[in-house]
Amino acid sequence: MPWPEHHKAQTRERIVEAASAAFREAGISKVSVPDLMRRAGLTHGGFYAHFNSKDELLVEALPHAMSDSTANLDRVESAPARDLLAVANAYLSPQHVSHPEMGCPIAALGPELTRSAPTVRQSLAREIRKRLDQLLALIPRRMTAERKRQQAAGALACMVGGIVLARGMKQSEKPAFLADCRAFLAEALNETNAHT
Amino acid sequence: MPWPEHHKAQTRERIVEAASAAFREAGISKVSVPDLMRRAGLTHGGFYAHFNSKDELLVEALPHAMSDSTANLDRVESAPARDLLAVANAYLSPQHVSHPEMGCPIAALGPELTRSAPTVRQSLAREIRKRLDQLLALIPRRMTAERKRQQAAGALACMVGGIVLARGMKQSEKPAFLADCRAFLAEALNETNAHT
DNA sequence: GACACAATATGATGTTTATCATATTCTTGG
DNA sequence: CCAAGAATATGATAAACATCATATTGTGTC
Repeated sequence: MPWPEHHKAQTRERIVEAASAAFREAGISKVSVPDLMRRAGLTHGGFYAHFNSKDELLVEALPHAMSDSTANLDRVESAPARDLLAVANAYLSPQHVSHPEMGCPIAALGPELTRSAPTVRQSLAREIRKRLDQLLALIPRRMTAERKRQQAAGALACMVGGIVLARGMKQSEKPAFLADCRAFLAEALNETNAHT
Repeated sequence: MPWPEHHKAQTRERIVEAASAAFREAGISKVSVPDLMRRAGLTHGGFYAHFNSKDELLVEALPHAMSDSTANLDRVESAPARDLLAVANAYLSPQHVSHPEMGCPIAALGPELTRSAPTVRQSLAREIRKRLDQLLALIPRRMTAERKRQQAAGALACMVGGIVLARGMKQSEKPAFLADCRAFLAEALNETNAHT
């Protein structure tokens, strides 16, 4: 083996990292393989020594983006994920809106991923399920399983939709809208709410 | 005028209609001008007699898609928009998930529109504001303006995010997730909730 | 320090794209 | 039914794209 042990694996990782950010920033179809390789400090031809296709890269880049995103959101809260509302508040932040390249790939790429190859769609479905289960685990035990499911689903939907919408709004309207989404969730997730 | 009065305007409208559906179904970047014109029953070259660019078409196709979507959602409920919860329930339906080409363009194209030309982004911002105001108008007067804003924002976010997420999930998990989102909103929008 | 070969770079191919220039067709007023 | 001109179609162009074939470079081993 005339090369350092994990050299190729590291290069591959570098490509995945570049892709993970570039896709979230510019959209999958707007990032060409040459673009990508340039961002990773390489040239276009070498790509296919690492991946059989752009779709195969996507299947790896999506989970990477997802982990990156949750790591970055934890950093905003400076503590890893106390409760569901804390996670939602960090997610629905102006920083998240203005930095898609570090943020949630579902909010940045959801619809485009949905229309991608079957393997990519499967990866997306896995990641959504995982995120939903993560949120579920943050909800107090004393609630019924049904109610917990509803809160996790509703909160995640509100989070993703909130970012998608805020990114589409006039700059001046974004902060108030985000604050409204956070306030909505704060009340909806409040345990003192009346039950049925 | 050797041609029927509104012939050209009608053809233009046909292109906008084809675009409005095709974009929502396949994504903006995956629909080429030749594709588009074929779907409108024309050939590619004539496009630029109607629009100066694909972006200019987008600026028209987006409001068209938005009106089409709300019209279709009213049809699901068979009555035009009673209250916010009724609208949300129609929006968060399995039919909406499985028919993006007739559904909300924000859910189908939001992120891609956000990354489009400035004129397109402005059109998107306008449409979001309009939708938010429509929902706002459905909320009972007796609430404070602040609370109304929060409910409209939270509900719309939950609606858009709910569709984006459901479309990305495994087929078998979609209906339950949508039901959870609806139940979440039913409770969050319930006026009997405790205040603050 | 030369060899073997893995890791990357260069260069090429065929397709698809938006857009434009030119040709053709169709409709109505005469 | 003919002619004018608007409305569409045909054809062309240049750029960008994913992918592949081939050349080059860099590394540890002897």
